[in-house]
Parts: sequence; C-alpha cells; structure tokens
Amino acid sequence: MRIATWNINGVKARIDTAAKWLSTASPDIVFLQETKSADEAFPAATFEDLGYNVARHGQKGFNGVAIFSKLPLEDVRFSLPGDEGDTQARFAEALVSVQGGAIRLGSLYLPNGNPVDSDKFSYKLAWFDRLHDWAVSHLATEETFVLGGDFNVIPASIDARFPDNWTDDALCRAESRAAWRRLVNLGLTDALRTTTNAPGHYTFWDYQAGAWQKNNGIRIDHFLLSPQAADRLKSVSIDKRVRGWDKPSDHVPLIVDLEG
DNA sequence: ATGGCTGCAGGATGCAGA
Repeated sequence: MRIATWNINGVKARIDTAAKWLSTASPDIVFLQETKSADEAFPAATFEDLGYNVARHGQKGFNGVAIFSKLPLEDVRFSLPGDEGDTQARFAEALVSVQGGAIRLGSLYLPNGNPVDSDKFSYKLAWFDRLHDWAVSHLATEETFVLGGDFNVIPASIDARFPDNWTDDALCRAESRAAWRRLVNLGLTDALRTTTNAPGHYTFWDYQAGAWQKNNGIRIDHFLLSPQAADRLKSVSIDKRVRGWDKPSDHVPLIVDLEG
C-alpha cells in the first residue's frame, strides 16, 4: 500500500498538477494540506473520477486538509480533540480496512507558529500537545496508524540546507523541537530517517529568492508511524520532481510504501 | 533585500504562509 502526503498549497490552483502527479505516483492513499478551499468549493469530482474516495475539511482561503483513498474511508473525523473552540481546519482522520485489520490515517497541518512572540506560537505548542495526546490514546490500543503531513518542524540541523537561517524561527525553536521529540519518543517512527542519516533530504523550498535553484530547502513534511505500521514499512521517498514542474506547490510529496 | 513569491477572495489589495 502506497500512502503519500503533500502540502498542495491550494487545491484549486493545483488540479492539473495534482492529476498529473497522481497518475505518475499512483498512491492508494493521499493526505493533503493547505487545500485553501471551503468544502462546497472543493473539486472533489476531479479526484473521484481518478478513483478516489474524498474526505475534505477546509476553510475559505487558508488551512484545509483532505484524505483521498482508493479504499472506502470509515470513521471519518475532522477535529483534533482537546480544544472545542479551535475552528481551524488542520486535522482529518479516517480508517481503512485491509487484510489483517484496519489502518488509521491522520492528515495534519500543524500550525506554523511564527512570529514566536505571538499567540500563534503558543497555539502551535498547544496543538502539538493535543497531537501528543491523540497519539498516546491510539498507541494504547496498539492500532496500526500513520500520521502524515506538514508538521512545520525542522527536526534537526541536517534537515535544513542553511540551518543558521532558521535558528530563531518557530520551525526549529527549542520548544518546537522538544515537542517533536516528545511525540516521536512515545515510540513513533520518523519514516524518512529509517532510510538515511544523511543531510539533503528536503520537502519544502520557498518560492522566494531562488530557494529551489539554490537547493535552499528544509524537511518539514513527515510521516510518523505507530510500531505496528513501522513493522510494515518497505520504502520511503521524496518526490522532488514535482517542485520543478510548472506552477508547483512550495512543498513536494513524501511517500511511504507499506506491506499489504 | 525591505521576506525578494504565491494563492485566495473578489473584483483592489490585504492576509497568510515558512
């Protein structure tokens, strides 16, 4: 089973690019972030015609997450527990049934958190705490789960081409990295880091200042796997090609292949 | 570089992103 996650930066601006990418990568399941579309304006039919069931949860103009699946989606939910007052569309989860059981899927768009002296940063850290609690509760049931998305965290210096540029940024502040480690240290597997300890594996290049041409990238899109999911991991890849296409998102897809 | 782009809503340009 192939699962991909991609911050698409506007699903309506990326319909043609997304259709092209889906046909070349052939994922069974896709997590999207930053769809920037209200649900009624989401171009679901385009993706249903490509064979996907579509679960989407968005807002006008910003945020927004989705899960596409060639298998039926069950138990679809769109809110991360822990703050009834949070109206931002940043989380979608669902179950798919496969041979040998179910897999829980979580597509997430973790808050950016800049500027760090604002309530945006405290919102990011609170959101991280809620995600931690979500993981604790699902680890307790020994479910197979796959959390993927734009975590807006550069886990370590090797995850940035120019780490010194990001020292005081919300993406790599000590509090953000501590929250990331606290989540991973529950027993989750950072999928990409099972394949390599090398620098140079990025998922985002800014539109500005020729970041792509200079390979000024960062790794902020991740898959975290529960132990049962990690046991099934076959391969991980970053589909960098997509950043060089016309009208690209500033993020590229990250892909995991699981047994079964 | 003064985020130097980009998408969105809307019908100009401000907001949001990382």
